[in-house]
Amino acid sequence: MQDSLSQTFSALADPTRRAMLARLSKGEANVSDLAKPFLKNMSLPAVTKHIKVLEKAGLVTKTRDAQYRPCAINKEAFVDVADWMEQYRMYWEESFDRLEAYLETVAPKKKSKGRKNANKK
Amino acid sequence: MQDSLSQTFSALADPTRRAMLARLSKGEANVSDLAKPFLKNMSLPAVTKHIKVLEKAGLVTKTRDAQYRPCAINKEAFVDVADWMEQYRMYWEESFDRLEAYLETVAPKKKSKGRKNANKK
DNA sequence: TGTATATATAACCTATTGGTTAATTAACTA
DNA sequence: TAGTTAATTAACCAATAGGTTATATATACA
Repeated sequence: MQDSLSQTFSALADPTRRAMLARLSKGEANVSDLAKPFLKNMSLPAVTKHIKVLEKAGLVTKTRDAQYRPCAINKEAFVDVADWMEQYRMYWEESFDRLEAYLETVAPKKKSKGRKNANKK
Repeated sequence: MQDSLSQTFSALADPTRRAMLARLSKGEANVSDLAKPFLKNMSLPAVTKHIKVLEKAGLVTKTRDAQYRPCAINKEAFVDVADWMEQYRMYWEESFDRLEAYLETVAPKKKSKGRKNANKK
């Protein structure tokens, strides 16, 4: 069994799965909603498998509503990736400038509230 | 052939390779330096392969110095990952608070300079 | 020149990934 | 109750990933 961060990165290493996440970032969607853009290129069971990979990686949660399976983004795994990325900030600090600008517009001069589990292993 | 972001994520989906990046984030290292912590568990050719994966993913560059091959982190791929992550910021905005604190300490109230190639595809 | 060191390549093996089709389960609906 | 829709499971397959050992290639050095 892989460690959880490896599982997350490997779930992200597929354009179909990233497209599904992009769709989910615009709101909940059930399996056939998620499948729709891909059914020209792949079967429904293939879609089911992709969703299962996202679930196991902690990127997506799936619930039940009658015969439907509404899916949503699960923030946990994103936090893990963002935390890992922190140590390489110096390597993407050009985009850091953009972020800084964003921060100024959205929450000018607000003080940090810290973050729970910031150092969890 | 995979798209470049998929290649990068899949390079990151391995703890050995992430450990190598962590080592490189502390400074240049040649192949045998990078190999050292792993030689109890794997052969040198295995290490060579891991480094090649990191190279192809754009996360590492390798140069020549006599019979040595000094490796260094290559920021390009990190920027791509950070850019991709942007669209999911709302899902990791707890760590965002930490970042905000960091920004205040490192570059208080500095204005953005923007970033080259911010929207490259 | 010959030997040691650093690294890469080749050939091979096994497990995993990403897909398929066919069959199954579950829930709604006429 | 029978049929339809939503989703999953099973069995299979080819390609890729991650490892191995053995061999080859550079470069330095005595």
